[in-house]
Amino acid sequence: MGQESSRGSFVTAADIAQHAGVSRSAVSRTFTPGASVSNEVRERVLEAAGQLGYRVNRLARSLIHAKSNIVGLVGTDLHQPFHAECLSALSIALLEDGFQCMLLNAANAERHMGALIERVLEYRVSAIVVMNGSPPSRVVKECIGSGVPVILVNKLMPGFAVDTVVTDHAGGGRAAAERLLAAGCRRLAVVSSGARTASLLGRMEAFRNQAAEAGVPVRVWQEGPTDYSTGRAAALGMLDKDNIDGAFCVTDLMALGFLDAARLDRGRRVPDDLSVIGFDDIPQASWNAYQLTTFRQPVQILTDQVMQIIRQRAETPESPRSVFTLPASLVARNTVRGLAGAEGLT
Amino acid sequence: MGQESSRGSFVTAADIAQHAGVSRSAVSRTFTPGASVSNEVRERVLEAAGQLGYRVNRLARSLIHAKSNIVGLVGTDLHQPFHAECLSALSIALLEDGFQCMLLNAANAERHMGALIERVLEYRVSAIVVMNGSPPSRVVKECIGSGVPVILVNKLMPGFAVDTVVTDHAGGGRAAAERLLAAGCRRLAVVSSGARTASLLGRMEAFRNQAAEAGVPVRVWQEGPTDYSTGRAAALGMLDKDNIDGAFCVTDLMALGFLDAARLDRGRRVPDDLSVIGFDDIPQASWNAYQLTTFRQPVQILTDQVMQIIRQRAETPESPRSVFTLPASLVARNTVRGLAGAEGLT
DNA sequence: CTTTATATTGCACACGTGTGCAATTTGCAT
DNA sequence: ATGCAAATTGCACACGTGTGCAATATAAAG
Repeated sequence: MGQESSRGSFVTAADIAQHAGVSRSAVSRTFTPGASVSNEVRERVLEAAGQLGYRVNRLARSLIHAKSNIVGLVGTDLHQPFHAECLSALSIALLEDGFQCMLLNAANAERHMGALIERVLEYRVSAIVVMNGSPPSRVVKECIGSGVPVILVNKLMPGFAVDTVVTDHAGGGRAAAERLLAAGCRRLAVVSSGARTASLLGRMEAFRNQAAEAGVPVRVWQEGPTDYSTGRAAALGMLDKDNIDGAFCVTDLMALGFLDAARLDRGRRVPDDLSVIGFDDIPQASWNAYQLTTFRQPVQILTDQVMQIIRQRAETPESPRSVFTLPASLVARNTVRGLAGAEGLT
Repeated sequence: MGQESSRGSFVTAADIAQHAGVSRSAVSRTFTPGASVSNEVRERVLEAAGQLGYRVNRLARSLIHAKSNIVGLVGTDLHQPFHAECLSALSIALLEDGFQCMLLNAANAERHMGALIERVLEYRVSAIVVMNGSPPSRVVKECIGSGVPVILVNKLMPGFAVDTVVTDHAGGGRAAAERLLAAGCRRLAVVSSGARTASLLGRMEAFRNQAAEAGVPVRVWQEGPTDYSTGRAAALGMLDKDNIDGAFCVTDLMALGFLDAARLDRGRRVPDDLSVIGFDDIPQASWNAYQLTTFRQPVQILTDQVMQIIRQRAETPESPRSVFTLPASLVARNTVRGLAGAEGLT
């Protein structure tokens, strides 16, 4: 509406105070919810603000309150389906709650993540959410010491207290082994990448332990990027050599590559000759070409939990920090023998 | 390193000035590249800063310069593969250039996009990049009027000048028609969604015109979300009824859904019975289960172009704004008859 | 040693806003 | 009309930083 300043820089509160014939305080109070202004003054101020195109300068406002209501979102490989989904859900939730999101996409996970967090600290962010990857504990410690809450997702940081939300990777890994064994598989494999992250390792180790408990050996693949290509490489490298009949891929992306190579390059029929289970439940897992049986990470619940922590920390900064564990639920589709159509259990 | 304030809030420049026995200006100059400080003073300041855990307050600094070197990234459906890729590439490039990214994920494209841009304007952002969707022109006009550069990606805004970077959708659409016709297809279809965005319409209309020029009719599907499910629905709805032998899906996501339904539900052999072409070249298009022939949007070039515009606007704010058109190159895979292995042409 | 040019430093003001405090106006009951 | 409480308003200071200007210290040249 209205004329807009149209040239050059921004309009300040003093400008519209003069234009409306009131004090600058009146302008400030008009845009401060709960402040005391008469209706007439508010009217005049809003009128002038509309005409001149006034916008509160959040930088100045934040300077006073020593908080910017900006939240830093840190992560790596944000283009990958699962991470993109987390990012999308979190950013929407934050924006709806009145926060702004600063996106910190670490090109090289380990090397840059610390530096990026230090940079965003200079904006006096209200909180920092680490969506994946592992920032140096020194930096996390500095954040908390400076009064900036840090929330880690899918990354445990033993040794000192920090708010954490994790999926039950170990539970998923165990359940995956149980399912494959129940389906009659006796030559198992677990497929992971070269990344030694806690979540991938947690899934893998739990799977191996559960299988070992049943006396079934497990072939291990653990190299390459956390990616479709690694699933393919694993299938091409292990399937014939070890005559695998059941595989747990610790990531859906790898599971889909594994499936493609198994079917198209190695001629396996799934689930008749080979059962495959993934993890994450990315959208592609439900595509008709795959119909992958997998474990769902509850992105929405995870997001809600993060938001709740952020809100609570805003009120009670010093309340004790804790770890929330969320269950991974089985999504039974068509890549495990005898499981099609079964309802998802924990 | 060092002691860190460890409790409560942030350390200010005055604190470390006192602690180092110098004036506050000296502190400021130490952290301002190119300012005049003696080595001895700089040393003392850095020492104190390290011990106390000092970080420049960018909010205060930005307040003076009337620029925050924050860039707003606006978009919708950021979880979808193509958009996620753009977002990832852009954010990495911006961070490397010393900018910070504010992410504006519009849950409901049309309704929220304007409001989000207005919100981020309050942070005195250095630029706004609209990665997809169409913000109200009123808001774009206000940004430019306030001296905030706006860069539109894949969205033309006729009527007034704004920096724009678009893929040559029409060129891609025409080339798609040519390829399908050259492959001998004579019962064509074009698959799009209910979203009436310029990019999707541009691809579709160019395809139809080119086919019409050759005297070949085109069935049109144009409803549902811009998604895998729409591709499926289109295949299920048109394939048998119209006996389609060549389809151009204006988005890879839809092409993959179309392929799955055609092969798995309708028993078509691709490319023998049916040829399919997509658009975007998302990672999934190259997966072995699909090997989709498609047109690549040059995300990296697009990103570079956006960065160049941002840098140039920072120096010459008033230079004339213009539209950059980037070619979409054919990626020939295995879903068009007789095209497998051919080199990509423009 | 003197003169002059240069590098360094501190003071004080500016950036745009929020807010306590005192002064003023308004509303209401007496 | 008068008295009193409540609401409104403006002044002035604060937030943490950058920077022009003048004063001072240092180096270079004679």
